[in-house]
Amino acid sequence: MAKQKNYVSEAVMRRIPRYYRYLTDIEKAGTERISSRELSQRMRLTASQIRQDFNCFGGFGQQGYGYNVSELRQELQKILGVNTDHHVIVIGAGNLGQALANYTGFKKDGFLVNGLFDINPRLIGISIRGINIYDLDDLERFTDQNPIQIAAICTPKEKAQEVTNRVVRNGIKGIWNFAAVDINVPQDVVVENVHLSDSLYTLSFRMNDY
Amino acid sequence: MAKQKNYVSEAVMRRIPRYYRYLTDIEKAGTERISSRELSQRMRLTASQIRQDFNCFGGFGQQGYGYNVSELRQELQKILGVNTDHHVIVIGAGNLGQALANYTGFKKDGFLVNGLFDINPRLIGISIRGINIYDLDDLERFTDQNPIQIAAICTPKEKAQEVTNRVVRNGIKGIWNFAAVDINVPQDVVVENVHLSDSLYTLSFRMNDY
DNA sequence: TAGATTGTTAATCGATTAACAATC
DNA sequence: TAGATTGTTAATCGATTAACAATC
Repeated sequence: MAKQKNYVSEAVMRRIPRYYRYLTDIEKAGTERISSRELSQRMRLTASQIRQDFNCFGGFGQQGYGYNVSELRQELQKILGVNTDHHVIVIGAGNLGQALANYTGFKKDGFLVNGLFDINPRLIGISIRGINIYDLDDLERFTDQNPIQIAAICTPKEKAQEVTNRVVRNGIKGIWNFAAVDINVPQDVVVENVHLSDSLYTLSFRMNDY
Repeated sequence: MAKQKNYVSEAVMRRIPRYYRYLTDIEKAGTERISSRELSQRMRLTASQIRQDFNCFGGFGQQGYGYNVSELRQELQKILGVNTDHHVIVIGAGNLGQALANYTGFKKDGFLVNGLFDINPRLIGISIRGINIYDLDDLERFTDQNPIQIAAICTPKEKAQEVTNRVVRNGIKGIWNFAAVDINVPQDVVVENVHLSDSLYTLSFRMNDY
């Protein structure tokens, strides 16, 4: 039933993961179908917006019935591309890098950490949950020999652009950037930023007064 | 020179930390003044938008001159509320919680982690960079005896709402939520979400095709 | 003064909401 | 069939961009 794909705005895109999260929960709770109105009440959106959002990707619903939860969840899963595995390397094996490698939650969504990289000789050679920490010098060799799609950048901000350039040169198309800088990449590479300090600033700002 | 405060939209608010970050860098590099046009080129925004954004808070610039970098940076610092210290507790001393406690970068912005809390007997009693891990049962006592403004929620998602309720009951007004759920709080409490899985989904989505 | 650049108003663009015919 | 709810078009609202008078 899915029709033609429309342009997906930034605003819509940012809501998709949240829809997916809710629908996963709802399905687990055993609910078979849901209307845009019911979903809107749970998620504190308008029903109109939900229908508009879903219709960017084609009609998943049925008049008079609503949406089949399981079917819709699977559609969103496909749209997000989390129906297949992604292979990830983490560059920078400090606290944050190790935390990402340790976090088992990503695995169930198919994000598999295949290796960590660092320049600290004390870290090189050890392993975290069975994931080895390699010498950063081996980065190119590793990415040549293993099919890696995503690099998580957990280096100090001074090194972020440089290591990004290196992995991009070796064909990686997705950068998950935790360094507090905006990094530049070619058009065909995607950067998703997690600026923790920006997030804290925002929290502080909103606690402040405005 | 700062005029009346205007309403600050979500969109504007999300850009302020980035302005602050850039101006900090520019000041460090020794630049004394900058025009909206120069800044727009660096940040890939329009000069118009930058001027509109700053004018939500009053006029910081001077016709024919531009903006004084140091002054503007300080204004943004005040607006963000990061000119004073914030006391933080981290609930959930797993990988992520420990990484946050370990991360020294927050300290320089005045975000001071005063304690970690967990239910795991193996963790309770040890300390991370001089920050103790306490029994979650001691949460109320601790927040009564220490002036804490922010709680970082790093528990499994099933426990997130519950521990949030507990800290909110004890007067904490800022929640930095790392659990993959949307939590509910009273109107006077601020929640800032860091949904890492949503962020990964978004990355995957954009690598996919759209 | 002349040149530069702001602060601010007006125009445009895009996103959200409302409304309703189509249809299950 | 009657009731419910979608998909989609139109109306509204808000955010971004353009333009320019004010002024340093």
